[in-house]
Amino acid sequence: MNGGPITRFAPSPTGALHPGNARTALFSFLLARGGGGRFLLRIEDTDVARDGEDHLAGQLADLEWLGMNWDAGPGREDGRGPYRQSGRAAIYREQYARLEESGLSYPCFCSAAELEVSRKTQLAAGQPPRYAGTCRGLDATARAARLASGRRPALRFTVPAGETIRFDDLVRGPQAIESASLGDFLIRRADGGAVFFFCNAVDDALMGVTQVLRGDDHLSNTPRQLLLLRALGLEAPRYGHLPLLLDPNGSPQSKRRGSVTVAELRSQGYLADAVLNYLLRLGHHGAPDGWIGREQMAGVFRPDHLGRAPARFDLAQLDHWQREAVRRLSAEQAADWLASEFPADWPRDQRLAAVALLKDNLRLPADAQSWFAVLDGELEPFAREDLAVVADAGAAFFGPALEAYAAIGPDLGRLAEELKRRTGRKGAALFRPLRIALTGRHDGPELAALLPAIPAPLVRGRFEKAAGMRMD
RNA sequence: GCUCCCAUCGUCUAGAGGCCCAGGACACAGCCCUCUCAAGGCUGGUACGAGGGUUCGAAUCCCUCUGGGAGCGCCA
Repeated sequence: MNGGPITRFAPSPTGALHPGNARTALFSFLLARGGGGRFLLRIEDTDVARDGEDHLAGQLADLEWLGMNWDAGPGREDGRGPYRQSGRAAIYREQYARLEESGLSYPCFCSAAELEVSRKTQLAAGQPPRYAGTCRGLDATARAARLASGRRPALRFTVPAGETIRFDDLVRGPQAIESASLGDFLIRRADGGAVFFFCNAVDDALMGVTQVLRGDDHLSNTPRQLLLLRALGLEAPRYGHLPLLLDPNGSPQSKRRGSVTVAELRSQGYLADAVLNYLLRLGHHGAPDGWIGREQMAGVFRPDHLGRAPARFDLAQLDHWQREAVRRLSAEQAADWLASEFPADWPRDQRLAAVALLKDNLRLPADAQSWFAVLDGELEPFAREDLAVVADAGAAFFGPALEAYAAIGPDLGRLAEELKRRTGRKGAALFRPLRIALTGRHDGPELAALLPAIPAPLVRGRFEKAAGMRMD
């Protein structure tokens, strides 16, 4: 295993996958693929209270849907796993032991309440709320005494004093943080559970990850992990911190505010390739204009073309890629895409025919409903201006239309010719009333293709009805 | 509260001192094409958050402010 970058996506299954997470995953995935490396998936399920198997399953499904196939991860073990942190307790124990032996960590007996008081006091004094170091100086007897009183200690990392921690962020550039601004941070809970700072950093190192792309919110935590890894003698990956993805109104994405999830987009019928084309351009530039196929994405992605400013998730832009994606669907693919929308009794060939006809006029599967009704059902009520067009043409137009249709059939060219001859109408004046009477709307596929697709009795019925229409 | 990050059209962005009275894409408007919508072609409007510097010259460098965000958790 040499050469290419090893990247990972490390979600915690505490909720649904949001576009922001998906983008982070995508960039990591493309970074690995583009460099001939490996993409890992690690599940950070250390929060017993909030984690859920259903969330996990949902996120995995979303990732697979987007085509981000992980080289190693849950269900694809490779010897460096397990890839769920809940299964790595023994590994963490070993690392904790090393840290404790080296004297770079110490047991902390402070209770949540005590810490809270300390935090508030510091805040009130205009100080940043950092761990005060209460338990740092405890000697062996003091520790023994507390242990004897039944207190379960957590483990804290000893942050060295007076040091400047430097690292070169893949997207932010050189960073320098004073260790004095860091408090001794927790690395193991009192119940023995591993804490994010610890297991996240340790796992990246142990799994051989070379580049970590993650959210901006981890930027100021990075020095801690660097310190920790150094103390452990493990090699740190390079970090790149992506700006957050915002809701359309500019606020951070959150479940509370009802931010859209990947699962929602999928269930609405957005196509994975559309989402991918959009995500690739959010906070990342240099991709050529126009559609980019999945296979080309890795070649287009450039980590040095990552932006630093937060981007908003804009459905209008997604919709553009969605239309493009739908257009690129074959009839078979489009039929699958619309599978749940078709009238149940339509046979496959009818579905394919309908789809070929309508595809380019659809954005989401739900849009198909009214068109299926046009082909095989009741028209929706006409909009006022549409009704006016039909009423204006009236019986003088639809009477001949009925006769011509009976004589000629669904050949629009000949039908139009005949109608032009008999009514004197031509161009829009001829086609518009026809279209509206037939479909109940003024947009849609070519009439010449539409007409043969509508059963004759329906055509006759619609012409008859149109002949009697009046503005009310 | 303290520390850190960010700031160009409505949106995504290009721009690393003169090539920018700021370019592209999406969206929007108009025109062309056309039976309609879409697609396609053409045209148009709209942006460097504010104020100070530095410089012959600043969207680009510095400072302040404003706005937004993050971190400081026995959450991740």
